[in-house]
Amino acid sequence: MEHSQIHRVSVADQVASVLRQRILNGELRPGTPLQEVPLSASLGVSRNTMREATRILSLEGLLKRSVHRGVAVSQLSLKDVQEIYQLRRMLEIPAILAAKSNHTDVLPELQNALEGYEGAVRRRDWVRAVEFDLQFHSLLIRFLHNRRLESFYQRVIGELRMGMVLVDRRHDDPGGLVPAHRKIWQLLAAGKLKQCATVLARHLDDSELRLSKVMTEISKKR
Amino acid sequence: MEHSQIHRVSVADQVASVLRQRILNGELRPGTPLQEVPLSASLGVSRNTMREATRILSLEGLLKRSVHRGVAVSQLSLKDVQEIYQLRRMLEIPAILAAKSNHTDVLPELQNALEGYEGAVRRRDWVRAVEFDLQFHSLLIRFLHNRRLESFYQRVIGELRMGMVLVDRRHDDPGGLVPAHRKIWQLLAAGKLKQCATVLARHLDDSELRLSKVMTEISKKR
DNA sequence: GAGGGTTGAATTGTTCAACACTTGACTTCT
DNA sequence: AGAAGTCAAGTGTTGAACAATTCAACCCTC
Repeated sequence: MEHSQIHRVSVADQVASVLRQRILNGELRPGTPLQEVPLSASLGVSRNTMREATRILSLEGLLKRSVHRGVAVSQLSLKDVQEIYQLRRMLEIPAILAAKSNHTDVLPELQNALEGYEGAVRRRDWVRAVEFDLQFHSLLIRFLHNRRLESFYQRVIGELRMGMVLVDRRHDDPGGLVPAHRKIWQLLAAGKLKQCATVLARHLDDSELRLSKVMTEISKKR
Repeated sequence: MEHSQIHRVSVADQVASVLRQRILNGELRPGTPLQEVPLSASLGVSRNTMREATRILSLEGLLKRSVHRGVAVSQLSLKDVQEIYQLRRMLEIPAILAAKSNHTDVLPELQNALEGYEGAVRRRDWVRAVEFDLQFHSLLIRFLHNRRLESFYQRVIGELRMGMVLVDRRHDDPGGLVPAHRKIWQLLAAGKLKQCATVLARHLDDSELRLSKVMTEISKKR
């Protein structure tokens, strides 16, 4: 009997997954307060289990706890976005440069994410598009072969995704970043790593600029 | 009344802090199983609160949960050490190089950590020595001005500290790394960043080598 | 005696109900 | 209005209960 095949997850973890999905889909928007009793009742779990779930998500950065004031979906500030893009530059560019020869396993997955991205943009399914976009970048980190880094990056990207899904509806052209991704993939497959890193750096700058522009617009409206 | 002065921490957070300290001190050694009922009773909290605390620490990587098998203090493998040192190189070296001119606030703290380190070594207080050693390196990360990175690094360093405290008693010369630290500080204060980065890189290689050597020796004995 | 199933105590996972404490809004008083 | 008091709603924490799972001891068969 396989050991890794068996699904043994606690209820609290499952609840956390459900909530995580809802947040990342934009179904639960930043700032939304989550009350323990109604929420746990609606999911059919006890209050204690719900508390464990919110504990998980708050440590992941998706929820924010204030003592005696409950939890709410985290809200990304412009400073957060700057911080996250600084991280992305620090991690993704070295990852590209480390892609020497051991990238045979990751390349197909990258292609898959790329095609999923293109397809989602064609269908105007922005939530999926963001998901594939960020999955593509997460895969880049795999070149560094560092589990801790991968899970950290995943968390950071999760925070970013929350913000991106939120603004993408009024985003001028959410598919405008597709060509950059394709270019990155091509250069990567061709082994032109330095050139690829340059394109990636420009792409990240572009992406950050777009996001912060939309975010400032939104914050002005309030 | 100041807003930031008031600590309002939940009991669960306090319990997590106590356990964290005990783990990092080496009082709770890797592999030690933690039973909910006796432990919660000894700290005078309920089982539910204790569960929240262990949830926190397991997400920090200090405890490992197995469903229906309880939690135990995490055990560092050689592969973990490699991974962590890869991270340290990836983060500390760029941090040094980013220390341009905005380092006036961090330098005194670095000096403080350095002197604490030297003092602890003189007193043969290895637990403290490890603490100051790693605090010195944590402070380097501050040059990058990225809160997320700082907290991530803190977590990683915590895992490493757990392993270091454990082996330091049979460590040939735990104070042997003091001169490297002093050199790093001097070069940093002098603004010779490139040279400093070189010394740091060598220091990290040295440190990793020492730790993995001791760890393999220990694992052979079992 | 080795291997394989069975039983049962111990431990964790989850629920439930209760109470203390905090918060924020509402009311009241001046 | 503004300050002080009041109160309901929500979170923090507890204790007890039950269900699910593990682990070891035991028994049986061959």
